Amino acid sequence: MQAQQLDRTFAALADPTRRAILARLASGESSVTELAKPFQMTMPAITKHLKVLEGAGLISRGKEAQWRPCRLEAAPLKEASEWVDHYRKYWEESFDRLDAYLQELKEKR
Amino acid sequence: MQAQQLDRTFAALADPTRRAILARLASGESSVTELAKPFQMTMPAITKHLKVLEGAGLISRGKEAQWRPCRLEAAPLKEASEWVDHYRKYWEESFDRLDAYLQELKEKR
DNA sequence: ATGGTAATATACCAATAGGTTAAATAACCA
DNA sequence: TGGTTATTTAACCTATTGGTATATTACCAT
Repeated sequence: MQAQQLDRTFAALADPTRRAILARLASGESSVTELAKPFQMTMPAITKHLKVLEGAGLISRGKEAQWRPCRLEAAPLKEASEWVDHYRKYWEESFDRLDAYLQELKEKR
Repeated sequence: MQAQQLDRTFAALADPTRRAILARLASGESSVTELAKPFQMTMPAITKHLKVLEGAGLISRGKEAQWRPCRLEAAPLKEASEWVDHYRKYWEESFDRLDAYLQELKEKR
């Protein structure tokens, strides 16, 4: 099913380095070396993160001379968004409750 | 910041058992034993999943005689949703490209 | 050919995740 | 008091994760 796809997507998003890489790619293609620059991390570590992202379908790789540029592939995020969105009413509810509580406090004063 | 919160939220969502537990809790509070029923898994395993969910703030626990009921807490999903939503335009773009491509195919026939 | 640059592969390590069994705790019931 | 039910803790296991250092591959330029 797409359950495994969600597994991979959410797991990929659970790491701040990987989220930052996606953010960077939102402003355009990038080489691995460029992507690595903001991080205090060796290249192989970045390569591994890229594999995780690629495995989740969140990036794709190109080939250009000795560079293998990365590009954002946002499609899996759509599924993730849809999954999360099923719960929208629940978090809106809880903010309603919070609102009500704050209102109540205000009236007491 | 909330980066760690996102780490925990996404990591919690990366497991199908935990997503199923949240889905179950969407229809109301539940005891641990009830939650465990659909799974081929021992109770301690479920307890661990619940700890992960609780650590991410996705559930809260009550106390009622010998039961410790779980309740959905959707607030962290709001942040997750907002994070993902930054990429909405990218997946919509790629569907636009797909649409264009399918349109092109159709015209060729 | 040789050397520099980009990236990956390989081998290793420590910490974490996800599961188990068995024992412990806690609250009810009789 | 003792027994039953609900849940957690503890100890353990294996696989995965996230990182390292080092070696290797691939391409380009001279």
